[in-house]
Amino acid sequence: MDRRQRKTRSAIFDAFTKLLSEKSYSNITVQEIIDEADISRSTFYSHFETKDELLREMSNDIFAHVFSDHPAKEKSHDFSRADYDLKEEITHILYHLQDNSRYLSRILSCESGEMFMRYFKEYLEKIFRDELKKIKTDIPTEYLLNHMVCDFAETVRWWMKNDKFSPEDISRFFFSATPFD
Amino acid sequence: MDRRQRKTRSAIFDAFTKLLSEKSYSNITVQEIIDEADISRSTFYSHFETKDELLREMSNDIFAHVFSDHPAKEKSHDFSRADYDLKEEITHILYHLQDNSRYLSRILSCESGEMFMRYFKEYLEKIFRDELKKIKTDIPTEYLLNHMVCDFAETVRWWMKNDKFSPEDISRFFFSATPFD
DNA sequence: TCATTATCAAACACTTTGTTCGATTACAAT
DNA sequence: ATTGTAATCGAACAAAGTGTTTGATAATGA
Repeated sequence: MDRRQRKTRSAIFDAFTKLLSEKSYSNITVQEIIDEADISRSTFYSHFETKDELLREMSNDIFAHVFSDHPAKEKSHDFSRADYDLKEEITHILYHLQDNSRYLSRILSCESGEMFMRYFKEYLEKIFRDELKKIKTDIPTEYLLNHMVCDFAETVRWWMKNDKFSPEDISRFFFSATPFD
Repeated sequence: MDRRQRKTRSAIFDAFTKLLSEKSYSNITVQEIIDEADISRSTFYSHFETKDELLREMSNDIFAHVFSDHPAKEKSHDFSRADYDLKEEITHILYHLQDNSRYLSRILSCESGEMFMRYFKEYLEKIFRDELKKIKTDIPTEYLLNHMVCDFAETVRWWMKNDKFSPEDISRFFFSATPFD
């Protein structure tokens, strides 16, 4: 990738992040991003088609990192110590999220988080779906899945607003308020 | 209130609701609402200052109904049968929500629900905050409160997408996946 | 060195927003 | 039934934002 491209992309990401910390996503205009990044109008549009596209790519960049070394699920079908595995993985993810907290807390704060959360939940669904198969209950699986995903996503969002807790704390909070405990 | 005002207000609400069922909140323009409601531009702005204001008022109208006969919390400080009270109240609210499901399912579906959910959660906080005082735990109260509120709000949202369940079903789902059970 | 290509500035048509105006018409109260 | 009030209308307006196109300039990588 061209050095100029990298610089521009980075300038746009920084500008966007800064703006997200000040106002809600929907109230940010492309014009403001352009001004803040100090680039040309046509340059912005040569990188991203729309503002939504920008958020999507920025989210993917972050999650690609957070979920990068997500352990191969195929191997761990040993249901006996299933619970332990999940807790470990959750804590693991929380550590990665903490690394990105400078970005994340800005993105998730204020009123801007919803779009981002949507992408986040897509990843979480994959993790929780398998886990749910081990639970015996008469509650609909789809309800529980939605419950777990939203629950964890909200926990992270809350964490980013109250960042005085460790990943282990948050993991404990999460599992103590969930039927998986 | 003038009959003309009522008609206009109603036309705007209907138009807005219809549009919300077709596309996301942020992608709906005031112009579209005006066209769909078949009113004059100036008339719209004499009723609502912005699109956000419209959503806020529409949300309040619905919630004023849903939480209308919300039992006086002051009286019921009998902690011994606290759990029973909460379950009763939740089921009660669920019944009211079901009455408004035609509107709600449209508002909450697609990508439009976040704004609405924000107002919803404001109401829910009031209900759950008192309830939480009865719980003994080392988990931060603010975490649990956020957890409960988001949990219930998400449950309702899920319900509106899967409306084949009764209020009693939903109440059971909710309490079976919560530490209040 | 050289071909490539990212950036730039400027201009463009287009949409949306929110306001203002005077004319018209429906309303509620007497 | 009459009358004063006020809601609606339609048209026009400035301001701001969107997304595209242009040709010139300059940085890049090979």
